[in-house]
Amino acid sequence: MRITADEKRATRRRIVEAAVDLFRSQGFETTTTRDIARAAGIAVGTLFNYFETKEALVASLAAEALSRAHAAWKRERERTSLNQRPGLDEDLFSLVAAELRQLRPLRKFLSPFIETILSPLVAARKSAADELRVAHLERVTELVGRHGVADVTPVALQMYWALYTGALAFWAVDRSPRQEDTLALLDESLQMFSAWLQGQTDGSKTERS
Amino acid sequence: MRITADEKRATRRRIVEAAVDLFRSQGFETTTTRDIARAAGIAVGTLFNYFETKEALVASLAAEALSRAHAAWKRERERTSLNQRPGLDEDLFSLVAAELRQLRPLRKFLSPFIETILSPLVAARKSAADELRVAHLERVTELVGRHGVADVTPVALQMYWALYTGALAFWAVDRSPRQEDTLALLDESLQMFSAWLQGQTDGSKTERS
DNA sequence: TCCTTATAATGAGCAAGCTCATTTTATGCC
DNA sequence: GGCATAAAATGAGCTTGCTCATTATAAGGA
Repeated sequence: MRITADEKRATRRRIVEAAVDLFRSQGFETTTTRDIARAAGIAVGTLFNYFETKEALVASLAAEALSRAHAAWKRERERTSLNQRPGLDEDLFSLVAAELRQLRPLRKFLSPFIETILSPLVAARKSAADELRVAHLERVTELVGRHGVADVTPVALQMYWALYTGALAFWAVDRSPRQEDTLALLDESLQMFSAWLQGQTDGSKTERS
Repeated sequence: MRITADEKRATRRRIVEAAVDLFRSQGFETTTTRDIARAAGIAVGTLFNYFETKEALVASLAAEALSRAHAAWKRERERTSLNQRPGLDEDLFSLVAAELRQLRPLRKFLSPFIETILSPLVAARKSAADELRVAHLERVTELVGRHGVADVTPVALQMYWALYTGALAFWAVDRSPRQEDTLALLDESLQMFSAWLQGQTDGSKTERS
């Protein structure tokens, strides 16, 4: 029983590795599911026993990368948060930058994932990508809370998500040598959002008092 | 010769009308190109002589609606702009609201269009949707210029585009009775953007002087 | 009226994502 | 070892977007 479970995990890894290889060398669209199955030494049907769709495969790659990113970010965070007090925008920036660092190797073939899966539409469907979205927004909510904004409205989160996915989409096709253009866009986006959010809260506070 | 041109236009209309009917009654995904061709009384091949892809068909529907919206908005604008002086955010709001009004009948099946065509990724490809994007951004640039912001940076436009598409995506799946939630989101998004943009300009001006 | 030629229409066929009835494999029990 | 059963693997086949070689149509000229 345990042996079988191990084998399943091994097969899964074989699929994932074959997929990454092919996606990196040929891109997402030009790699067929038959290609992946052949490279992994299995039948097409088996591939779809492990991943619901071709895109779900990419989503799972992204999920892995994001989970690594969050671990690294948390570690980094625990080490420095007590001495220095970064602003909300800088805090958010470090989170997203950590994600981009881990997603880097997937950048070339991540476009379809960002397009169809990270789009604000995912909320409507029920997908693995929706979990990624919810997880990220929870992290943001918590982070924002630490900066004194306790009640983030759904509207605010929607706005954040638009800016976040906008930056990701830009990143996916950014041609500047080290993606400085993305970082600039991200920086401005998060500054705008932070300023607005904190202004919002102050405003409503003074209105109420 | 002229007769043929007329017939071509008629065929095109037949396709478009058949497509709208089917999309509205069955949705985008469940309507096949064969269905559309049959309903229009032509062969599949002919359909693809008129529209490059199934999505291009939807894009052309959206383009028509947007063009009507812009005409209406311009008319409305010329009538009122002299007496009242709305803020930049209100001006932008009226533009997007006019678009949404015209897109309304297509809302049910516009999701895939918004997702794949209006996403920030379009800039990379070469598509009809890219023209829509450029046209909209030019309009925004001009509008922003009238409010004293002469040099809108590419970064600023990218941020605007993220918020705009974010609102559109939300709108496509918005379940509130009359899409009030979308209007609220749009309102806040544009207020945030306008405030930031005008703050930007003031800041750099004082820096320079 | 017949021929030429440019243009539009056609639909069999291809490719690729995905399905599912069938077969293979592994485990537990006697 | 032999058998029952649950789970995993399989690949022929379906669907659907799209292509392209072939056919039909219509305008202009002799």
